[in-house]
Amino acid sequence: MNFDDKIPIYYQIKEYIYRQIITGKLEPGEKIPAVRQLAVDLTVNVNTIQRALSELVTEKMIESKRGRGNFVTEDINKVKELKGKLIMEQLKQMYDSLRKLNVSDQEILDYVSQYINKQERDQK
Amino acid sequence: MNFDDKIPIYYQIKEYIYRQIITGKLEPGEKIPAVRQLAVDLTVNVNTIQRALSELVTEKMIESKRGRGNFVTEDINKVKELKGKLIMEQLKQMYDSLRKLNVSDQEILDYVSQYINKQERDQK
DNA sequence: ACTAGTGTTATATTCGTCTATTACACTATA
DNA sequence: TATAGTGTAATAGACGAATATAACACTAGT
Repeated sequence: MNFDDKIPIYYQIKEYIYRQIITGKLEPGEKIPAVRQLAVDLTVNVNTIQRALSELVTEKMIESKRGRGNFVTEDINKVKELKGKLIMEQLKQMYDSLRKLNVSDQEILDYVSQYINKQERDQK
Repeated sequence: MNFDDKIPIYYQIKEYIYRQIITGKLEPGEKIPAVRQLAVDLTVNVNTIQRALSELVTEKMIESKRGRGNFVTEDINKVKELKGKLIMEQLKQMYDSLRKLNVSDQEILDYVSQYINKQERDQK
């Protein structure tokens, strides 16, 4: 994993797990890799993994079963809500940042449209 | 100022100054408020201001004149480049984040369009 | 009952950020 | 030339994040 050194690692791991759940790489009820395994995979300390997971437990995105493992919530609505929330956060951040740079609504839309066209061109 | 506790304050101050320059609140060649004044205004320590400004000096976005103050670069192209760079960073971050959530290019465009329409409605 | 696999907790250490404080260096001007 | 205003630098302390390491608690399967 490529971590941004401006943001706490445990927080970025949280977002990583969010993505796994939202994209279905981890399905509802599925067992999450063991904390020691995650620590190896992400090359961080077990305590750092634990810090991330414990917050996910608090949010009830995962359930922790001592001796057995951590499991993704069965609550499908919760997953959908999370996805919507994360999308909105991204939109808001982009929008607010550009507005603070005096970019108009129309310009923002144009920039995004151009950016996406470029991505599609570069893809092939 | 409202600082995000997940990101170093000195870094957020850097971005704050960027915005002042880009939006023309600080014009090319203009003197930046004194470090002690900035410290009071932003309610942070002088050293934290200094940390931000010293990076801006390294990037040649500002020029420091001992005993006189800090001054915005006269290089207008540099300012324009900075604005473009910051805009691109925002677009990229939003785009990459949503793509990681399996949101398609078309959906991204729709979301942004809807979001902007909502902002315009809420504005009045 | 043992053991391997799992989550949980705790300690000590290092590191970066931020603060408070003090001191020093330079400039402009009264 | 004295002084107020400016940037610069250094110290010591507090704090959170992350690490290495160890120990503890529970579960499932042999």
